[in-house]
Amino acid sequence: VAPQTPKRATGRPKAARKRARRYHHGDLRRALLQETLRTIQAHGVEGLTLRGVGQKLGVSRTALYRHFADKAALLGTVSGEGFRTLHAQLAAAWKDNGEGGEAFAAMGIAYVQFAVANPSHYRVMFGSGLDPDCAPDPELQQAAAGAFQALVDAIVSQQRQGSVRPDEPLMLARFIWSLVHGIAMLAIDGRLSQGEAIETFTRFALERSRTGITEG
Amino acid sequence: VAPQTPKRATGRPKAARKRARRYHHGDLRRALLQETLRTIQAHGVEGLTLRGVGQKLGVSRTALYRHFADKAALLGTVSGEGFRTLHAQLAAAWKDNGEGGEAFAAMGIAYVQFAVANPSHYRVMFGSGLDPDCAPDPELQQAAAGAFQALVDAIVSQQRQGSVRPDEPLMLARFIWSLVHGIAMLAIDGRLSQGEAIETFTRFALERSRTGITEG
DNA sequence: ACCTGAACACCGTTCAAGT
DNA sequence: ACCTGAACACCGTTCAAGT
Repeated sequence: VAPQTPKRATGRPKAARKRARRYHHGDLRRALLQETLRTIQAHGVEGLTLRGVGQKLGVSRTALYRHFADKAALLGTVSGEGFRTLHAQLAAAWKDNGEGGEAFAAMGIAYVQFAVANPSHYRVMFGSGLDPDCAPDPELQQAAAGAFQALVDAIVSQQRQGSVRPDEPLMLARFIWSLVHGIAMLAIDGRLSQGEAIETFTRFALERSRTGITEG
Repeated sequence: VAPQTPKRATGRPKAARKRARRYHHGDLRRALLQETLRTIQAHGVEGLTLRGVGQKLGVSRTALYRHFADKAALLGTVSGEGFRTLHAQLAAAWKDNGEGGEAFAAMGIAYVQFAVANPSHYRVMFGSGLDPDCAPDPELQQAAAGAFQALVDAIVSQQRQGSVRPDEPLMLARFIWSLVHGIAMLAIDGRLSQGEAIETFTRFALERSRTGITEG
């Protein structure tokens, strides 16, 4: 879909100066999602205001309710897009690095890098902002499951190569997921070392997850 | 300190019926912390309202500002208490299980159990509710550092016993911390298996962290 | 010292009404 | 269909005033 410029009555009398656009434009929904993400990246979830989003877009503060049920639904959609982006980056890291042990490490690095590069987005993706446990939102659930599946597939592939022990793939995937998720969260919260040291640590942690912390 | 009942003017005329207590009681600060924690446990951080806390305690909604600078300071104190409790439970798990490899696993289990038993409290302890990065609050920082130190000490101890490889203890501690924190977060968010299966998985993950996921 | 009550500047959401 | 404007029921926080 080509970007649709709003129809302008160019020959309009000056009396219409107050309101340049009436119905904003053709794709308010996408604009709302973009502005939401931009606001979150800049000021965090707690800095997100529906009124502010509307104002930035030159739209009434209730126009949003034509496209999303409420604030939670808006954030849920943003969250789903995050999981799809993450999924794509994980898949790329796996494919672009030979689909072996090195590629698996690259996936882990890519995971943490996504979180560090988009901390607020990542936080929205993982619960804390959403309601306790109501409205699981199937589409979001599916997007998250898709990203997780990339991890499972990579593990199964390595098991076939004989480089990973033949445990239940789901358990191994959860193990690695917990590790990178923990690193990502602590890194975002500033509880690990700063800046580029994060990648060094992530590499160390992934290496330890391969061979363990035991002596010998 | 014995629980102090508010002084009641028992022979008071009926005209005073409207306001039974004037200055509430002797330790409003502690009562505020308790009520805050109870509210959080019951309804999550987003369900916490300063007005509600005051009302539950039969106190004006601004009385709180005599004891805490603002909502963030209140949550920061609650957070610090959480880290001290967690620290105590980790230390107990280490001491009560022989201070060896088994005790180290018990620490990991205890960590995840604390989070699962007090999900809202644990969430408050880890960032998402607080401001982006302003006001580090030294007392909170110290409480968190204390809990982390228990982990470092246990690792150093095992290195002396020759059961853990002689890497930088700080790096190894961060590795384990990331793992249990990731498990805790995913478990709280309902993204891992439910209920008692959490402990089984945690045990599996800790075992993998010891010996690695590599085949052979 | 400690607490109150009114007031201020915000929120998300609803709903009748406009075009 | 899509958007608006006023209104509702909430927030956290400030501040002069009470005891």
